[in-house]
Amino acid sequence: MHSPELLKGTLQTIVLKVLKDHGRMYGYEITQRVKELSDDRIFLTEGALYPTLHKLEAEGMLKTETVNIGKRVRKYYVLTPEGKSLVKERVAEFADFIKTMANVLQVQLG
Amino acid sequence: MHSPELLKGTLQTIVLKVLKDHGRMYGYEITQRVKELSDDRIFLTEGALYPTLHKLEAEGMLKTETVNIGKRVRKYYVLTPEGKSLVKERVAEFADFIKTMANVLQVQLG
DNA sequence: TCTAATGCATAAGACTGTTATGTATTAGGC
DNA sequence: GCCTAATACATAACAGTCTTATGCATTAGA
Repeated sequence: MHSPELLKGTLQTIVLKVLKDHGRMYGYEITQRVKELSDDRIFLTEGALYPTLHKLEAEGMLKTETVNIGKRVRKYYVLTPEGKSLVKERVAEFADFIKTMANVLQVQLG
Repeated sequence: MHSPELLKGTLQTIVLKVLKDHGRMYGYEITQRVKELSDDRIFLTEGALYPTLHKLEAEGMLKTETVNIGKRVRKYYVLTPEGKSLVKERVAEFADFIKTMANVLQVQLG
């Protein structure tokens, strides 16, 4: 893993985009998907993930659906229309950010 | 400007790389250069910049040279050999980070 | 003459995320 | 059958990094 500080500020963006690309997901599933997509470089911790999901839900960006799997509970999250707008914003913002950084650091992208 | 949180963890990298590319610089000059290079998107605040410079100096990554300009003082910073190694590390780390993020977010680079 | 820009510096506070902890179910190795 | 790891949620104490606020002082320009 790279320095975990770099991840700061990207958590919402990651969660929102993964939800957009994979549809209905539950918390644990998100951590696993991100682990996979990042080739074991990004590990979302529960202490960061759950509060983020709750916050996005409270803001109306996500809605939930609780499902019982045997005796275990799963909370599925889905993007609301507002959430879908937010994803676009956040991803565009991140794309702009890396372009800016590439200029400042004089590095090649791709 | 993009969300300032994205900048978290990149300050040292930016400072080190700009110093590498432009040689001897003083604090205020660094803020101006970064402002330019980022096309007015990144503004390093003094409250973050000076402590960072002091820390890097304390760690032996930078050395300083104080110069009097009239009655005003300027502190020039230059990379030490250790500092030069650190730049490479940090820049490589950042490059890796954005590649990973591009995978996770499924966005094109460049 | 007054304001903005130059130039340094530190401290209080905010914001994110990590680490630690808690609870509980289920799958798999031995 | 038993124990551990994985699954699944959640919250609280703490740490790190940066922003905002403040302070001091010089110089350029309207």
